[in-house]
Amino acid sequence: MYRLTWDVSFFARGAVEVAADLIGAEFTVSGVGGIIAETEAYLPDDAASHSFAGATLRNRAMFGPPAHAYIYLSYGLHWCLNFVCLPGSAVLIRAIEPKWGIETMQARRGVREERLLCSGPGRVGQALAINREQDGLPLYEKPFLLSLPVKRPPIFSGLRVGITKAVDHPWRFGLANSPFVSRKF
DNA sequence: TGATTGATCGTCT
DNA sequence: GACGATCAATCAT
Repeated sequence: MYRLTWDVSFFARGAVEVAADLIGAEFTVSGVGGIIAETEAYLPDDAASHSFAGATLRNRAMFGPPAHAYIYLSYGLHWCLNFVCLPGSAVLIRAIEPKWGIETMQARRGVREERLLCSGPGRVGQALAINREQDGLPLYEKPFLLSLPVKRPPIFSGLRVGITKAVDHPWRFGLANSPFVSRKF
């Protein structure tokens, strides 16, 4: 059902397509993780994207090679994980269905309920111990492990969450009827 | 069930 | 000096 080996060309595409194709993929950091249940796409000419105003020290990974991580600190306290696609575009990982290392995630999060472990970008960062040390690292090497689904699962799409600009694009994607998404579609 | 607010700090103006 | 691609607690309805 999953293919462990994939090509960098998977990410060398528009972030909207990649975001949709990542739903249902298996993703772990040092063996801790699960099934990607929710994503959002951010593009170069997208006012809501960190890349919109051009490359800076913080967002430089977004302009680097595809299939690498772009990680930033949100609101001074939440680490958020993106997968870089074409230059200036990336996919934000918003929710994961916990599957491996659940006890580790429970300890890191200080929460037992599985539905609350990875349902939201800040929660994903905390559960998977994401921080700036992984910023710019390739997704095809340790500590990351990504396996793509052979067949695309049923997907919902909707408007992106938590932004104030370019709010009208339906570039949020989620596993249909999954209880692990950050909010309903 | 929904709205509001405090926490917290790196980044860019 | 202002502002977030957020979360959790609290208060209101």
